[in-house]
Amino acid sequence: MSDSTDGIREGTDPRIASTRRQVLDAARKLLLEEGQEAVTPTRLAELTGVSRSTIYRRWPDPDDVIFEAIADDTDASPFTPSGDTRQDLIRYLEVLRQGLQAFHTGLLATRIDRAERDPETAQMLHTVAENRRDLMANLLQHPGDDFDAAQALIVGPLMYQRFLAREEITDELIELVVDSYMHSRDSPDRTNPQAGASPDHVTVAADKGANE
Amino acid sequence: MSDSTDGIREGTDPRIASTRRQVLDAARKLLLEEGQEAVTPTRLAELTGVSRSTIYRRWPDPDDVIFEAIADDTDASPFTPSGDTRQDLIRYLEVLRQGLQAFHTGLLATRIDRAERDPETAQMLHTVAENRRDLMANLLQHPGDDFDAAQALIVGPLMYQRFLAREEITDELIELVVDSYMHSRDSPDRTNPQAGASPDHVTVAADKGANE
DNA sequence: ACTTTATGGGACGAAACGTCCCATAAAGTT
DNA sequence: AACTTTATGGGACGTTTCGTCCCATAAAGT
Repeated sequence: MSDSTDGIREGTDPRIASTRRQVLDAARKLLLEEGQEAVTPTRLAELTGVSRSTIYRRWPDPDDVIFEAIADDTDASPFTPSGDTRQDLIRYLEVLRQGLQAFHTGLLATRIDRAERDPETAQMLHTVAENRRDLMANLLQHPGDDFDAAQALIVGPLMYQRFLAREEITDELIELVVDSYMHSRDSPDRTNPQAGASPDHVTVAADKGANE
Repeated sequence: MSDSTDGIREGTDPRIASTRRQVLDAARKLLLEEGQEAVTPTRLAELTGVSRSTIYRRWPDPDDVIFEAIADDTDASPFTPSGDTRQDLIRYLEVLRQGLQAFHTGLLATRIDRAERDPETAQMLHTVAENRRDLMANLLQHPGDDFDAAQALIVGPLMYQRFLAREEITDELIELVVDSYMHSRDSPDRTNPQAGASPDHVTVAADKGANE
């Protein structure tokens, strides 16, 4: 689906970049505030001042505007591991939390939804996940680890909190996630710990707040 | 936004239920296959045979069709805990995996996306998360646990695998998730020397909000 | 100065939108 | 059974948006 700007000599004419930037910025704004169905050539033209003709010419399939709009943000933040893996992971998740609270997170939700029926978006999402995994693998430095699984264990809970529970990602949750992962990594015996032996060693008045 | 069927006597006239079922089924089909922007009165009329007039009359705001379509599926599967918490959790996640692989999971993605800008959808999602949490809390039976955090730790990784990494949820991942959680729960934080004076490593969130 | 080209503006038919009215058939009522 | 109520179906309508086309123009490259 068109490598950004098909058939147009990129980088030469400044008008091209200008138009592209204006339209994609407006598309992102619309995506965040009103959703995919609001991203239409007519509305983009109204918002940007770019004429409808130009938009149709540059993106013959209006869907491509959305794809390029959500494909653009590249959040590749490098990370230098210190000695303390635990602290590194905490820092990693703090940055992730920041990203999940940032404005463009709504775009991630759009991507998730879109990936369900658009293979290209699915591929994009997969690539993003791989990049993040490599970033984290650099921190872990455990050659034997399954980094994909580790990524699921570490990033998953924050995703859940942000998108499903829709509640704040607290410092406590981050530490809990990291410690939980470190524990399971340091003691790899997964043969039936047979819990329930001493259910009382952690107890603080816990209202489960449930009212049915 | 209209509690399902406003202003219409429910349950009396079978035509009402019939129309509603046909339209919402078609809406779900469209949502899964083509996305929200495809769910339009005209297309619903074409798919169902229900006339366009009827659809406009019953859902004056076409957006309500989508809301009701994604609000309908109630996956409340009861769960009876055995003695073995680990096995219970594994079973719980196996059922969840099945749900995440099922056809209607695309609807969950739609909900996540929609919740970003529709408060009612956000509330619905939040409620779903609470119901799942209570379901799981029933299995854990650890009075001191923060079930919200536990839910994030346990469900989050599967969500990540399904929606972000977009890879298969393996048996190994499920066991890894469960064991990771059980480890962190059964052993007080030993990798956390500087956190100090917090003997109960969970139960911090104190369940704000309770209900609304 | 000259050429190339990305854009702007307007026109066009087709399609979908949202609203309205009225006939009809299916349901409930006596 | 006749009668009443009402949810639906089938249009018509003006409006808006869609996607496509052509041509003039201004900005960029030569």
